[in-house]
Amino acid sequence: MGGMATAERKAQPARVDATRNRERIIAAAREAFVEHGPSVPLDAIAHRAGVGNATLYRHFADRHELIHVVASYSLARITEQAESALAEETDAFEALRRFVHRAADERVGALCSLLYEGFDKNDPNVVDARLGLESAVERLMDNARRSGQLRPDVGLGDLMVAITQLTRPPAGTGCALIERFMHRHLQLFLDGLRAPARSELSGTAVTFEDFETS
Amino acid sequence: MGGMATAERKAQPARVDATRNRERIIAAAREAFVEHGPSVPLDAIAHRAGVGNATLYRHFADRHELIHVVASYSLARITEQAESALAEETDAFEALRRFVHRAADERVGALCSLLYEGFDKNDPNVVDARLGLESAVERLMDNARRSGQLRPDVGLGDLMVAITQLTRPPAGTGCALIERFMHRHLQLFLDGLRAPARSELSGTAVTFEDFETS
DNA sequence: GGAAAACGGGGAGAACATCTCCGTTTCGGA
DNA sequence: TCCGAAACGGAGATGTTCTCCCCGTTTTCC
Repeated sequence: MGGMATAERKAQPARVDATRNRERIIAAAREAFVEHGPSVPLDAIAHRAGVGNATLYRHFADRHELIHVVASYSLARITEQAESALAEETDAFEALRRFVHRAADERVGALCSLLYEGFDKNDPNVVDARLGLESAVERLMDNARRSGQLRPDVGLGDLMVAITQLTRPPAGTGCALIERFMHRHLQLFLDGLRAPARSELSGTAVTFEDFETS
Repeated sequence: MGGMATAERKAQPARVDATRNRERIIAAAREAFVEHGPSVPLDAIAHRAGVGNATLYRHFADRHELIHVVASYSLARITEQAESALAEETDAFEALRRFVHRAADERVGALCSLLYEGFDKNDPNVVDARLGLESAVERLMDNARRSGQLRPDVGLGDLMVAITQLTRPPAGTGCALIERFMHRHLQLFLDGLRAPARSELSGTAVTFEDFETS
């Protein structure tokens, strides 16, 4: 559906105010989802974007579609972050560290809650994007592991879940507070990831599939 | 209000099925809040407790009161955990470690979301309980810091927020998954807390007030 | 064995979110 | 500058969900 909408949009060069409003709505939706979760009233999103609710419905058929677009955007941007960290950093652990903090800035944690609410995990585009992210982060971790800087008993899932958890807006508050703590806590967590391990971990390394197949 | 209810309850020795149902409702509410957040339908809680919704309303005037009771219970239990760790463990960092994992088992993270939804922070009982917890955890951290096992650049709030974040049910899933990761992640975080510090942290140590006064 | 208390299910009432209608405004080309 | 087409915004109909109460039935305890 996203593809179709884009195609239509290109066929008819669309008015500038229409495309601007579309962007505004997506941005507002991202913020609103981050702050109030995936079931924030669509009217609130429209209001935050400074448009009428009818405009929102004109651009997106329903909440489902809006979530899909917002989530896809974010997924793509985080993957970019992982790949640029891979390409540009020379030190393996520094690359990992950079990715973690950048991903946090994208508010992965908050947006992850979109995944459950009618988000089509089997959409080919989404699957591709997810595999791309998986592979990039796996490479980041492999590099760090091989260079002896990352403890060997942690997996991809350990890192991803921890990032999402630590970057979520705390409890019922807005997102203002977490900004102050997020990077401190991620840094502490990263320090715990460094080799040599300072303790033994319970359970086994968590892979991506572990929480995809839930 | 909680005090009054208890007083009434003692004045009239109450039937055993009534008190049993009350306990059941509290337990069910705790689980439901953990899994679905503070606005889970009260009917769902009643159903989970195996009672009719009328029974729930007979015991608790409204959602507000139920939340209050559940939160107070949990706060008290976590404080107990902190104090028993202080009293029983000889190694300072081990005491801290034990407290962190026990607090996680109490599902602090999930229940923290109750705090915002009409929870009376100024109720004298609550204030006392909170101060008790604060003081106990502060002592745990002081001991560990003095023994040279805890890095000096972290504060009470850093620890408390990280615990709540890492022990929350991830995104929109039930609570089943997190059980597997929680303790691993807490352990990794604790490893990051150990002295000597492996990196420099941004910002300043977070105190309790920092996020109480939001 | 009986009165008092507690229980459960069903349903009225209110609140909220979604999505549409239609008169008005804005854009972009001639 | 002017006009047609497209987009806009607000208000409201519709449907759903949660809250809370009523009342007939069951359970407890003296």
